[in-house]
Amino acid sequence: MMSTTTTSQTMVNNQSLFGEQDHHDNENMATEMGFLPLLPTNMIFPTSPLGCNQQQPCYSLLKPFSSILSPNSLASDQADSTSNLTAETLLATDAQQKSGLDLTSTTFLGPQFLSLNRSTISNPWATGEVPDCFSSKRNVVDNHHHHVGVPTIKMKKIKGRRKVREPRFCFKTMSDVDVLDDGYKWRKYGQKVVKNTQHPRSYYRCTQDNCRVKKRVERLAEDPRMVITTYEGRHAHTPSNDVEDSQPPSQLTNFFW
DNA sequence: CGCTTTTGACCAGCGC
DNA sequence: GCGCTGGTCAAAAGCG
Repeated sequence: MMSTTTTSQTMVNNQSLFGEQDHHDNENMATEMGFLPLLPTNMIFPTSPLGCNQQQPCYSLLKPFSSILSPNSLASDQADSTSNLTAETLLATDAQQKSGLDLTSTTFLGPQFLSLNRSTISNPWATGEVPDCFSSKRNVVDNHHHHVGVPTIKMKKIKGRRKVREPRFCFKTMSDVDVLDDGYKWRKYGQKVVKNTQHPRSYYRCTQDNCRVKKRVERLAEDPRMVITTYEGRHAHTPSNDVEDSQPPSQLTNFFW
């Protein structure tokens, strides 16, 4: 049925997003790239296993994340503490591989992970140059390196005319629920058993009229605790849950593009 | 009754 | 061209 609210702690691992870069550089870069956090409103991350130590504050993306969290969602989340949610690998792409970046440890490009189309800087997600996060053909190797970059971008045909690529991004979380509450309403329209995986992939579409955003959810074959979520497209509306409805739309609540 | 989920069929892209 | 695979459709079933 509907998505399930899951939350544990409030922390984002800055280093897992930005590697060795300074926090201020990260924020500046993020601002220049024009990205906002695209993660679900109720998705709050504890310290990632990737490199954020106890002494080092991990706040680079915490500010926007905490800004989009409402007290109501936090309260309900605390009541539902059955899920242990952790952010780990966020994103890696073929483009990055081709450019020679090391994606095997903690090198992740935040702006590509969370980029919006507002920047004049080239955004591979917006142009569709960033590969599909799923495609089993590459996952065997990619999973081994703890990231999920994959080449295939399927282009959609619109009534026999031009094929259009939708911007997309994916991330991996540790959660015991498949569908994380991101504030939007989704309708499941398909499920598929993907080759070399024991867990089916689920396909969801935003229920809002004229909104063509889709997402795919599957569990990692190697580690079923990990959920890989891929969002495709840009919401043309604000989140539709009760919390969001009671508040005026803002830039931060409209974080899914 | 309306909305969501399930699931088999169908279609398109890709590699050989 | 053919087979494989992922993505989508749509009818039926389920649920509140």
